[in-house]
Amino acid sequence: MVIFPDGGERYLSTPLWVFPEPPRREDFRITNTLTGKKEIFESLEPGKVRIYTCGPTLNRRPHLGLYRRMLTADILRRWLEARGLEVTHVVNLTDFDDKTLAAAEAFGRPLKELTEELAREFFEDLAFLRIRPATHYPRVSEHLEEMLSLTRKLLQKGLAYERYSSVYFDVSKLPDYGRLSGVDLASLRAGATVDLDEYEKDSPADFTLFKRVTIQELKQGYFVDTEWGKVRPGWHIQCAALAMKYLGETFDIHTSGTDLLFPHHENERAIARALTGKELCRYWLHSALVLVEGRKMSVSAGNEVTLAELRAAGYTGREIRFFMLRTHYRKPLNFSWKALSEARRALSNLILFCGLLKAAPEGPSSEEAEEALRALREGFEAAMNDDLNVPQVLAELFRFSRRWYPLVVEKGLPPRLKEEALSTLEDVNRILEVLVFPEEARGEEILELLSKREAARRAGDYGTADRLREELRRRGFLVVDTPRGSRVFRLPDE
RNA sequence: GGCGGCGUAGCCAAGUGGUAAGGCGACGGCCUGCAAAGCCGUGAAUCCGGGGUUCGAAUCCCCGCGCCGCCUCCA
Repeated sequence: MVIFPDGGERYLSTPLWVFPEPPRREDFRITNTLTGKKEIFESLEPGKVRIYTCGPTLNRRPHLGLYRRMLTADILRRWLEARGLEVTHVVNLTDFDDKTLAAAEAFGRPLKELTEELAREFFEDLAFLRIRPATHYPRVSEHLEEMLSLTRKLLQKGLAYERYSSVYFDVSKLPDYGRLSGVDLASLRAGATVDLDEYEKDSPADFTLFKRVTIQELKQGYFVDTEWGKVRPGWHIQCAALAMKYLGETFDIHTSGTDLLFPHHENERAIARALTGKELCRYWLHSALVLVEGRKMSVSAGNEVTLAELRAAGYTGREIRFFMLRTHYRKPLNFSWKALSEARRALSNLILFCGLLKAAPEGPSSEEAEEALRALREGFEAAMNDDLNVPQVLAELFRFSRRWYPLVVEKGLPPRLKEEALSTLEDVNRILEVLVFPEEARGEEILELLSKREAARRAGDYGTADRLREELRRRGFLVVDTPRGSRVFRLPDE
């Protein structure tokens, strides 16, 4: 007999036979934009996952906004891999569109030369942020045939039409157009941002698959010769074609930013649905924007912050990664120098803890320590499984370091336990990639400086002691005075 | 005007029905020769506001307010 505090009425307010499956800790759940719900992730093919991410347009060096998107995909991918799945990840490079052409024109450089330079810089930035390279980085300019072939199919099916040498997608043929972005075509303000008189589309909602080139572009030879005329692919067909070519008609996860949801993703999906009748992917994952003082970081707002700037200010890739990871991917991330420097501070405390742990003395076992480690392991897994809740993982790390601090600087711990803790932290770091485990200095020269400092301290010559500490610092070594004596750690290089 | 998102301490931020994690900073104390790191203590009568549902709401519903994004060949 069970007595409910409220007499049990609340249990009757819902149908008795419907028991929603409680989320299991081992299930990986992500928020799917298509359904608007947090769903349990299941891959289409056992043991394998196929992911597509909208990459950069190679007209200028990207700012933090793009890299946040890439970082979210990186975390997703690392977590899937940690769960034992084999990931194929495709990121497109837009090297042939209005923006890239405009940039080439503005700099007076050949298109290919400019875009390849920017691609190299993009890869450098990714490496700097420790973002794993994708499996494929297909370039738009190298897949024009695929885009043409999809467009021809759409024309054959009567889902696209030609007007004055441009080809448009006919949105009216697709009953559930707007489902992904929640946009209702009837209520859109057609012409709010575009002068309709310039275009020959049947409906303002229709979008370009291939557009006829301008005289300028014609002269420079930037076009494809087709049965419709000299044309260039539109934005949406590019991603749709690349995704389907490398990942198949339906793949697992499409990741990108919320700013691209409409019309871009809606249109990508529309193209795929029109061609195959199937969904382009099972899950759509959207990361929120990067803001600066409450505004979207963008070139047009003139408030963009590039990695090059942060680098010049002395920030490392890990620090920037950590800064961005402090905000859940679905929440807007407000950039500020103050927040960035606070992040740096918090991270360096965590890293120092890692060094102290590594150098921790041997000591007795402790149930309390075992418990704290277990809590870290379980908390980490539960948080990651809950829609990639990285900020929660960071909280677990801080909690753990606080609980273990007395052990690593004073009481000591059994070698086995230390190994387990290091291995757990490495597991966490395989996803976050923000920690380092500073080595205790071994070099003779360094140890000599340390013992000189010790001697000076014993002699009461604090001026010399402090100078030596500063000297070590300049050489990249940090002196930490613990209850068990002074230790010197080599700080991470970058 | 439409659609979507966000609003939690000085700042950053987790928490989506069970009585407000964590980080940075500040202040007081401990430790230290001094720092750094760490430890102890001090912080949200309360989660933008107002109603409602509930035994119970930051969490659900309704009405507002503020900010942000998107609104069709810009990415």
